[in-house]
Formats: sequence, C-alpha cells, structure tokens
Amino acid sequence: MSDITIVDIAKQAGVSIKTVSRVINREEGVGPATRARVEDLIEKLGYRPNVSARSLSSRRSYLIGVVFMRVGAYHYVGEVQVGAMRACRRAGYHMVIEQVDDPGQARGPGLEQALKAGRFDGLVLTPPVCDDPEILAIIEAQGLSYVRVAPDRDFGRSPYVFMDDQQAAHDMTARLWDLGHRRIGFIDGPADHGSARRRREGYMTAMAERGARVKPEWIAPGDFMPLSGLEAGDRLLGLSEPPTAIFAANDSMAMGVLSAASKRGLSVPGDLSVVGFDDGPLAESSWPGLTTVHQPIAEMAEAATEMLIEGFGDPRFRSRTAARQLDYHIVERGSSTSR
Amino acid sequence: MSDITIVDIAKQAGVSIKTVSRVINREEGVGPATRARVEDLIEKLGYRPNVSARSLSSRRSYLIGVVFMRVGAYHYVGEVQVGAMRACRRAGYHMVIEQVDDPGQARGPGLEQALKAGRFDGLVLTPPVCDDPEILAIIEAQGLSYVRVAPDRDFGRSPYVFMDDQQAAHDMTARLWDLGHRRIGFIDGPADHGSARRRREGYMTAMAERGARVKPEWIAPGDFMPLSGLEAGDRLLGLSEPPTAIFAANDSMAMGVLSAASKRGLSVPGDLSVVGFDDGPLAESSWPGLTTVHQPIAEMAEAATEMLIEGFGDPRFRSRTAARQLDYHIVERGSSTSR
DNA sequence: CCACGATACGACAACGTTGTCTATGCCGTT
DNA sequence: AACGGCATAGACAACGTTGTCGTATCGTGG
Repeated sequence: MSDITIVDIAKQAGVSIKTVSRVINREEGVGPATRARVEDLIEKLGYRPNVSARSLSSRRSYLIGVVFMRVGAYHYVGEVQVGAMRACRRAGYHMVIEQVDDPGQARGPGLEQALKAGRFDGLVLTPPVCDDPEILAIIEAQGLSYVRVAPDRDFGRSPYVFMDDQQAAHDMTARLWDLGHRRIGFIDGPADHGSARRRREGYMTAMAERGARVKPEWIAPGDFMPLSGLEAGDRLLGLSEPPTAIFAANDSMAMGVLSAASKRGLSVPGDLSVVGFDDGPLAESSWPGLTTVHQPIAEMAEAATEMLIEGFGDPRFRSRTAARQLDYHIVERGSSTSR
Repeated sequence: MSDITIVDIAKQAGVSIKTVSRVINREEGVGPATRARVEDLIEKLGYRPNVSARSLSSRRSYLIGVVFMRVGAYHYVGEVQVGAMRACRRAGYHMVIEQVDDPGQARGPGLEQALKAGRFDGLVLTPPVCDDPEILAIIEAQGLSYVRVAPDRDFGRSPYVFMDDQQAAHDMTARLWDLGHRRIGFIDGPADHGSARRRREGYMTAMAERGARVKPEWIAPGDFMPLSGLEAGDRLLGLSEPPTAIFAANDSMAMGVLSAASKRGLSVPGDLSVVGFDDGPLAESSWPGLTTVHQPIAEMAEAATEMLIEGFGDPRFRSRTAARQLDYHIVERGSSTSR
C-alpha cells in the first residue's frame, strides 16, 4: 500500500492540499498549468486517494450493495453480478454482495446487520428480494437509495428496470400454438416470484386469446430448480392426455423436463416440444438445444446500477421515479418443432 | 442513517469517547458497571460506529475481496460466495467481489484499478485466478494479505485451503473399475486449470495401478462448459471401441455427456456409465442422477476467509504459511452401474 | 487609473473513530 | 505510612480527505 498522501503531492507540487483535492475530483478553479503539474506528480508517485478518509469527509462510500437470494439457477445471480460490476467499475465504485439467507427468515440477522452498518451509497435489489416488504422497510428506514430489477409491485416506490415477461411468455406460447400444438403444459415458478407470475399470465392470455381451454392439470407447480422441473414434467407426461408441448417458466426446469422425457423414452422434439425461459448456459448445451426466451439479465442489472450511481433512487427524490425497459428475444433451438 | 456518534454515547453515559470505543471493540480496561451502562445506551439509541472513521483511524477497512473468473459453471462461484459470506458476516466484514474480466487479458484495467484502490483488508483467490502469476505479482506489490483456494502451485507462497482432487479422481476411477469397466474415458478441463490437471492425474494413476493402458483417444479435451462435454462425449462415443464409462472432470461436462448419449440413443447407465465431479445442483436433477464427487466448495471458501480474517495471509508473515485440507466424498446416484 | 468581478488558490475546521500516553484510585505489601 | 502495581479511565493527537470561506491576483470596462 502506498504511503503517499495528498500532502506529499501538495508539497512537491508547491500547492495546497485543497488544490490537489480539486484536481483529483475534477473540480473547477485550477489553472491548466497547475493542474498538469499536479497530475504528473500523481502519476509519477502513483498516488491513490485514501478511500476511508474520502468517505469520512464526503459521506460517500463508493460502495454499491447488490442484494439477492439464491433461488433457482446460479446463472441469474451470476449475470446480475456481471452487469452490476460493469457499471461499478466504469464509475470507480466497488460492489458488495449481500445474500439474503433464506426465503423464510428473509431478514435474517446477517442481512439486517450488514445493511445497518450504513456502508452503502445505494442498493440494487433483484427478485424476489425486491418485492419483500420487510426488507424494503428496513432499507427505507435507513434512508438508503435503491433501484430494483424486475420488481413485481409497488412500481411507484422506487426507480426500476424491467423487461416484459408477460409479453415474452405470450409470444412463446403463440409460437408453440402456431407450430400446431394445442395441449400446451406450463410449469410454474415459486409462488411469490413476480416474474413467474407474469410468465404464467402471458401463457394464460395467449391460450385464452386463441380460445383454448387450459385444463388446471396442465399447469404444474415448480420452484425454478431443475428437480422440480423433472417432477413437474413427470406429472404432465403422466396425464391421460399428456401435452404435446411443455413451456417451463425457466431453463433449469426445462432441463428437468428433458430428463423426464428421456426417462419415459420420449424423444424431444419428436414426441414432445420443450421450451424454457432465460437463455442461460444450459440452454445451448443441452441436447437438443433449448428454445427459450433470452432475458437480458446482465444488461438490466447494469442499467439499474447506472441509475443508482447517477442518483436515481435517492430517498429525497423518491417520488420522482423512473423506469427503464429492456428488450427480450426468443432464441430458436432444436427442442421445439411443429406437430 | 443514524446521526448519533460515539460522542453522544459518551456524553450521555458520562464517560469519555475512548471508553465507549473500548466497549465497542471489546477491549479490556472497562469496569463491568461502566460497560453495561454504555452497552445499554448503545442499544437504546441504536448507535452504529461509522465505518469510514473507524477505517481511517485503524487502517482496516473490514472489507474482504473475493477474486474469481467465471469459467465453467456458475455454481462454483456461487458456492464460493456463499461460504465467504458466512465467514464475513460472522466477523462483521463485508464482501466485495472482483471479477477477472477475461482469461486472456487477465489483468484488465478493471481488476487492477480495483485492487490498487487499496480498500481491502485481504483477498480470497479462487482458481484459476489464484495461479495467475501476473495477478499475484500485483497483489503482492500492493502488500495485500491473501489466502488461496485450491491453488495449483507455489504452495509456499501463501496460506491456502484445498482438497485432494487427485485422490478423489483416483477413488472415482477405481470405483468404475471395480464395477467392471475397463475402457474408461476421461474428459479434461481447461489446460491451465490445476484442479483439472490433478483430476486427470488421479484418473491416470488409478488406471496405471491396475495395469490398464490408457489410449490417448480416451482422453478428450474440454473446458468445463456443458457444450464441451457434449462434443467430447460425442467424440468418445464415436470411437470404434467406445468406452463403457466416461468420467468428466466436472458435472457440467458430464451433463453434456448425458446429452450426447441421449442423442445417440444410448441409455445411461444401461449402455454407458457417466460420472462427474463437483456435486452441483445439476447432479441431482438430471435423469439419471449423476454419480459424482462432492466438493466442499463453500466450506473451502469459508475456511479461506476465516484464515484471512484471523491474520494468516499477512505479507509480514508470509513465510509462515498454513494450509487446511477439507474432505470430499463420492455421491452415488443412478448414472453409473456395473458392467 | 480605478473599481469590480471573475479566477485561482490557500487556511482551517470538520468528519468520527482509534492509538498512545498519562492520570487517578484502590489494593496489598513492606 | 509510604510505595508499587494493577485496574480503570481520560486527554489529545493522529488518520487523510473534503467543505467552507476567505484572499490574492488578474483582466476588463468605464
């Protein structure tokens, strides 16, 4: 760790520390010659401002917290981190991750302690945490800035970034229909997960628009984990009139359906079409490749982090909310075909 | 954010701020009565020490950096984070994640900038980053503490946590042999990945011990990604004398092998036994379930973080290295059977 | 040539802790 | 009674920045 401080730079440059501070922070009021001299010296001595001192004085920590729960695929959280990190690095921020321990005791001591330490300039909240009223209450009580990714409700409560899950699921269902499928099964996500709900609604709407009567048993419960996809697939395929296509609310569960099919000796897509949602790493590596909705997870997290750094999410302006919508697209692979 | 400081507590308790500081930090030299009074007041007013001030004064940031690269399964990084977070929370630390941008330009500006900001009390390095000489050089030049998880070389260079990959792969190979398999294929990991190399060596040793001549074409290249497992599996199964069992160096690639088998109409484990390494979420959700080596990833990261916080890894004592070994075990599922 | 505003910079006090050093009181010992 | 030693506590100066405010210096218009 370099031991040189702003004082050393100031001395050697023959200016006051305040002037050096101004140069560092790109403030006005420094002549071009002075500025150049100071900058050279900073470069030459390899000076780095001390973050703690800076934080103490300016009351900003340059720390962004990303809060999530590990439900379903690790992929989701991974992509969120990738996107948030891009935005953080661009702006010279660091990214602290805060994991919510458990769906049940969401506000376990861990998270609450961490939030109350008061270190964060702002938080990025991802589903399903972004819809947890207890957690939101804690955050707001702290007076923290936050931006949400794909929230499910309280849209006026904070800025957020989203994509149209419902429309995407609608499109996907329509595509299966156009391929000639009429008995289309759906595997649901966790009950309290907004995206899951919206995907189900998109499926329902598309079916209803086409005059199809969706039998209750066509919708199987799932929890976004692969195992639940296997079970749900097993259940659907065991019906007296099994579906000819299954739409899983995420890729992991779709993978489970592939397993369920192979277990029963059914070929995909010959005997059964299977489609998913996410376009994670599994989708392109399965055989056959999985037709799925590409969700721009990293981009959403990046946008949210950007908004946070730009000052949206500040509690003082919480009434002025903002939203950014990103686009999805369907990726056609081999797991679905016409009937 | 609470605006009460140590001064407020001191005033109300009728003691000096230093005494309050002592109570907070559980230092000696405070009478039981005084201590109780101060603690009550802290509790009552909801006082939280200001982290920046504390860092500035004590020269510790209470920030641990976890450095990784997203190679192969997201699962690995996820588990690392889970483990490191457990240790961090126990000790009141926060966890900053630092992603290495790209294998090629490992020390992209992002990571280097982040490290040089000098915020970290210490770093946890995971493979393959923990073996990157350039990154190690940067870290050591900064005088940073670090502990490595499953390093591949330079064992005297820092403390580390590990498990015996080679022995585990040896055991797994032996188990396949005992099931009657003689032509056992192996799918390798990335070339520069130490764990991958050790697993291959375990396989080679076990085969050699049993007098088996491993044909070069039995070892197929892979990169820990599922797609490479599919390709490698395809290749192995296309041999004129295909293996009766395939051991993939991780679960993701084993999943690819399952796909390759199903693509060729081979049943697992009837026509082919498949085993993996990791015991990630995929292993139990595939059909059939994957026989694999359970790797205690979270526990290794937790142990490493603990060591870091306890002061191992301090550059002043770098010569006094320490190592902790954790245990693996083989999880038997349905994907392997006797021949 | 003067007044005046703009520009460029500096002095100094925060920011809220911890580290170091010193002071006080009380006990047991001689 | 004097003393040493320990337990307890406080005073005060760091720590390295930024914020606020003040002050030279300079160019410019009248």
